Amino acid sequence: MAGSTKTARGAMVVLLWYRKGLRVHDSPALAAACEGATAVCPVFCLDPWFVSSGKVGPIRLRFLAEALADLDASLRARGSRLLVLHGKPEEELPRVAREWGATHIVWEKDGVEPYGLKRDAAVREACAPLGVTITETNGHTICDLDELLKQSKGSPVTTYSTFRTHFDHVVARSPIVLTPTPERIPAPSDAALAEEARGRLSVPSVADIAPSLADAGPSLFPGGEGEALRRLDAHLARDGGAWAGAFEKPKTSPTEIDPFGAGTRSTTVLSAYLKFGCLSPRTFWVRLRDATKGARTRSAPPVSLDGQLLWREFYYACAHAVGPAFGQMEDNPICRQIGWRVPADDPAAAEALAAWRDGRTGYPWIDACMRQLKSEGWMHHLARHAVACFLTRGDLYVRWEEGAAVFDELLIDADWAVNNGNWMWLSCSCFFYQYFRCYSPVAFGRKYDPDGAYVRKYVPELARFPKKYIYEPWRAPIADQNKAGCRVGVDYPKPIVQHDVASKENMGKLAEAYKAHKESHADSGGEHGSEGKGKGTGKGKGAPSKAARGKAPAAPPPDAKSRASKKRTRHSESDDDDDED
DNA sequence: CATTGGTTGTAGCA
DNA sequence: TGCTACAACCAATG
Ligand SMILES: Cc1cc2nc3c(=O)[nH]c(=O)nc-3n(C[C@H](O)[C@H](O)[C@H](O)COP(=O)(O)OP(=O)(O)OC[C@H]3O[C@@H](n4cnc5c(N)ncnc54)[C@H](O)[C@@H]3O)c2cc1C
Repeated sequence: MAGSTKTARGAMVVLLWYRKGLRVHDSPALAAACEGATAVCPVFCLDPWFVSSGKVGPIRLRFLAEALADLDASLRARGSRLLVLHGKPEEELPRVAREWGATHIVWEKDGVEPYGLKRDAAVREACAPLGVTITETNGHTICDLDELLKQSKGSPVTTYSTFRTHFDHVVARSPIVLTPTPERIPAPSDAALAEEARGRLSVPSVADIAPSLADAGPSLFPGGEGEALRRLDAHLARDGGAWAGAFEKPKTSPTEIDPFGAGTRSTTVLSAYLKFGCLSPRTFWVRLRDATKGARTRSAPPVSLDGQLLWREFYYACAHAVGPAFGQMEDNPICRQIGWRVPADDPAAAEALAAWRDGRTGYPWIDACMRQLKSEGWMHHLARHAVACFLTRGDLYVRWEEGAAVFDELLIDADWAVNNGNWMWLSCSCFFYQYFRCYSPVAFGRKYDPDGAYVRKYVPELARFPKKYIYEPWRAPIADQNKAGCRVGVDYPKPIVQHDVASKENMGKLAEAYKAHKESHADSGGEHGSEGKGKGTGKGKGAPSKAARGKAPAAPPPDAKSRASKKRTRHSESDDDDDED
């Protein structure tokens, strides 16, 4: 804040606008706000756009309420407090800036997702006449995303290894340093305190913003940085750091009954804390590094725990480079154009989507995952793989944006860049293209949990099925169904799709779509592009396959919407939202 | 060009 | 529990 403008009286009243970054540890925004300030007014704005629109499910809203209460406590311990505004940011921010005499506004960058991008532009515009100085800081990601964007010359990076070299360059340039937590924070201005005294700025309770959960009992993972840091440290202390050091993501299990318990084979479940910024990714990074220094066996990215943080960074950087189209297939330069079924135009697809969402596909493993999502807001990464594959390329062939929208509502950790990126991955739309590797809605869960304890927990009507049929109850003889007290087709649905048939058919469609992509891509005016089909086989071992090339598998209506296939990508000049910083 | 590597597949068989 | 065939992807690298 050095060299900032001052008011006539020389007072420096700073509005510290919290959006994500709900913490006081390692907070560049908080540090920037405090520097030289005579008053700091920490605000959070409850925007009806996400509070009461139905876009955000109750579990995530509850987490937010808990996180705000915790942040308020952290601020109070340092002589401050959280002031909560109710209304549209582009109305509330300029209002309080004016009424409270703010000379500066500070916030942490949150300009990747379309909501944040538009919101911040609107607030800037609304505040422009006030002449306040607006400062943006990094904080939500390890690197400043604009630095990563520079490193890639404005292009999206779609491979992890390339991303890693860029990341290493940026970190070499600006090392990962933690920002100290201020011991005291200047109190809010008198005008702000006066408004607070009128009872207008109180921190919302769970009952206020997630009324359906008001009496739901304790949360599985309560929001807030206190909880975040406790959980982080507990994970890092497991086996003296050996657990964290040897972490290998693909070897963790999606079927743990208590993924938050001691000795779990699950993952850290820190995602919601990172999403809201209750936990700084840099703090995670640094403490992880320290905790695993002496570890006997150390895994490495992409499977290691620091590798997981890099995946997050990877998707953020890519989404930042692509812009708002990252959340959709159309006009998205990195996304394969595929003729998915669209529920709005296709009643059968709409019904399939609804069954998937409600956890009544007739596949117990899929339904258990979806019911865990609905009831708890979190699923293991591999469970997300299973249900995302099932909805899109594996079985239902519904477009991935529909699944992403459901996740965006129901996940406690829903995070625009990460969510859409992973949906593109699973649907083979970008990043990952081996569509012939397909998850089985029967075999995959069984591999981890042969007894079906996870299914029995989340799909209780199946609880009494014998182990043999727990993943495919429709195959149980009627006598077994009666004995289990659950008749398939009556008490639990029959499968809505036949996996072996559908998955093969879908692979054919993916192959078609890829072919169309390649042709439209090898254009260069040559019209009949390359066509060098030759023995495109090659691949591992050099074992030449037989002449399986016979005929293309089923050729249903070739993907209708091949229209948009724009290629250019840049995005550098148009909207870069960094200012004085 | 050809080759290599890519977080996390499955079924069938030893 | 470990191996291979399956069918045949892509981006990066040289
Ligand atoms: C279809 C699909 C949608 C997803 N949507 C989201 C989402 O909305 N929000 C979200 O945070 N994660 C999402 N993920 C990624 C991943 O599943 C979760 O981050 C992870 O399961 C959270 O559990 P954890 O904190 O125990 O992870 P850990 O394995 O303990 O990893 C630690 C942290 O690394 C980050 N991370 C881990 N895996 C990934 C990944 N694949 N991509 C990006 N970051 C990762 C997360 O911040 C996570 O908290 C999605 C994955 C899929 C397949």
